Amino acid sequence: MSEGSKRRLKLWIRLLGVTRRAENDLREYLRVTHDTTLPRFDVMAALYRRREAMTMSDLSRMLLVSNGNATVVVDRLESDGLARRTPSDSDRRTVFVALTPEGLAAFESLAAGHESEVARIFARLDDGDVDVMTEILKRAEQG
Amino acid sequence: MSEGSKRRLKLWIRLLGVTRRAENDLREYLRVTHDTTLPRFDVMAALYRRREAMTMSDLSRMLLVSNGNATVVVDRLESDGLARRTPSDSDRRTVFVALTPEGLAAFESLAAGHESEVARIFARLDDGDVDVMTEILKRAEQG
DNA sequence: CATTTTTACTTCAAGCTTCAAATTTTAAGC
DNA sequence: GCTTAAAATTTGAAGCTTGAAGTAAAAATG
Repeated sequence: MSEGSKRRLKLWIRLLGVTRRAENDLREYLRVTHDTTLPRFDVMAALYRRREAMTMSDLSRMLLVSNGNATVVVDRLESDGLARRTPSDSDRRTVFVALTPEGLAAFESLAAGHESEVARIFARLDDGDVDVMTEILKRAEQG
Repeated sequence: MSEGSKRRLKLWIRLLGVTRRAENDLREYLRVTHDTTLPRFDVMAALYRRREAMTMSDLSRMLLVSNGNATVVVDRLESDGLARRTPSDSDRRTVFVALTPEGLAAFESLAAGHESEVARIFARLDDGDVDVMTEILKRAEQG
């Protein structure tokens, strides 16, 4: 194996570690302070962003999870009154998902705390680090 | 919310995206080419690294997963003959886990492919990017 | 010592996640 | 039009994951 691949493997291991730690922190934060879960937060965040015209496929593509997964998380949010499904008029295969007013309010009350928790998690990076890393990640993403 | 926290949130979103994409790629790779899963690979990799004297607690701490999780993944590896548990002599609460010779061989046949898959995933980063990002992640990891 | 607290691990229930299969609908190629 | 292929979703089985509760053993406390 080449030198380069070893360095990339080390990068990957660190990347995974930092991400898992952050996810664990955020999971804990959401559980303790808002009695909710990370997957639910992620779905709500996606629905909040694209406020309308979000299909199930859009959702799972955006979150990088399977269709089946999106289905059950939305099922639960729906049964809690936080999300709502609406069939499309033009394509009867398609289902739109959106937050209900309750879901919207719930997400807004979560979002600020989530953001400051993220800030806390990455507090030991200075602003330069943050920008450099964001740029590198952008470069890694494009495919 | 401060400017800094918004930038850190953007960083986090990108970080999560890149990590998920990589995980999905690796999961697919392991499934298609070796008929195994990411959690099993992660456990085997941890056991391979610390070749001996690895307890269940060490394992879950190392992988940043819960104790209950480590238990079931090791259960399955054990029932497939790839891992083995050994009670400690000095502390009867403690259980050591290790790869069997079969597990060792299985991991070695996985590792090279995994490494080149990781290299492929991060191929669009040049060596400078890789080193800079590794350094920043080290800093983020905290002490 | 006896008691309490901490530590290591397992078990359990609930929720998450994937993949594959099934359903329904639309689009494309004859 | 008819047939086949492709797309959007849901369902179901199996595996993953967590947090909490349970068991047992070791360490700390008085």
